[in-house]
Amino acid sequence: MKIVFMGTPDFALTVLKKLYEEKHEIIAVVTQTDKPKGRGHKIQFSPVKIFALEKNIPVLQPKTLKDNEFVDTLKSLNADIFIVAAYGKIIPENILYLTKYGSINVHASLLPKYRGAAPIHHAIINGETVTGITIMKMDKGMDTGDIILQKKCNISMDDTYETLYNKLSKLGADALTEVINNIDSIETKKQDNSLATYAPMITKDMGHIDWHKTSLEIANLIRALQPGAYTLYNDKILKIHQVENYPTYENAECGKIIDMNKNGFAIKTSDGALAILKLQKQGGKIMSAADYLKGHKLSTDILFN
RNA sequence: CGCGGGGUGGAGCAGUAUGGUAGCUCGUCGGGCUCAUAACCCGAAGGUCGUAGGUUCAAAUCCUGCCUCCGCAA
Repeated sequence: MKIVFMGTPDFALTVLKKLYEEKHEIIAVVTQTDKPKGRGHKIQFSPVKIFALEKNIPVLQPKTLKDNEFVDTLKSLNADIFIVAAYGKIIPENILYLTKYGSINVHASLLPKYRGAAPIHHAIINGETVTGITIMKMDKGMDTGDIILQKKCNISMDDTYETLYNKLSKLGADALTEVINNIDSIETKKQDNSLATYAPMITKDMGHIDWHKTSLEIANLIRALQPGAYTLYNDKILKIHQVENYPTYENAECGKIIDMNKNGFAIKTSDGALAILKLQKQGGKIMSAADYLKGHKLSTDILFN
């Protein structure tokens, strides 16, 4: 079967690799255009592009999918199916149905829950204990297509965005392989739109910790966004990488240090406190709270906000 | 040429505008106190101050290049 793969980041790469290893015929890869990225604004290729170049798979990087010329190119490839995984752009309807089998998407949630750009983040933020991946036939809506196969995955308290991302990308790759290998006998079922929830893109300010929330909510936010959750100390960003519940009956203002010793310190939340285990100041490396305290004087007067 | 912050004994930091004894907290080692200790007291070891040049009587500190770590933005 001739596959055109559309995807961009590591999540897509994991899926693509699996297809490649399973000896599927990948006739082309579509990935986002090269953009200046990272410090210094150097041009960086997407993980998918790097892999494709390595394996001599043709790479297409259209600026827009609405371009007729690009559509013609796609047609001329004569693919049997399009596989889409975290491509990063909405794919126009006229492209979705260009092939015999249409377009199939790998999405990192159990649809219809968490439709949208950041399903993994939001599942953790909301304290879900189970999530999964969905393989679906794409239609014009955002993650609204008919479901072909779903696989569940537990979220443990130790899971962070990164660990869950890795698990789900592997699970997604496996599920997709299963679907492709049985492509002629798949059955689909419609999504129940009344149960749909949305997982919008993560923005910077979502990582700003509100100490007036509960310890659990804050801990979930931290592991969901790691390393993006932060608090302000003297108006400077202090990233919080890892915390641990720190039961207390003390009554103090949320965001204040309620306990401190040479091993670390704990910050008051609405229903208890959180011991800070790993943190990072601007321009600095990640370090343990104990290390941080060796060079920084803290006192219970300090308010994090 | 996107913006910015760092690299100082093993760890985390100060010191750099006004060059001139290398400082703090912790760890390590030795000793003491103690029923005991991660507590306390006394003492010790350990640094070519990222690197290469330059200025100077004298550079962690001023100037220039390079390496390297990190935050923002995208």
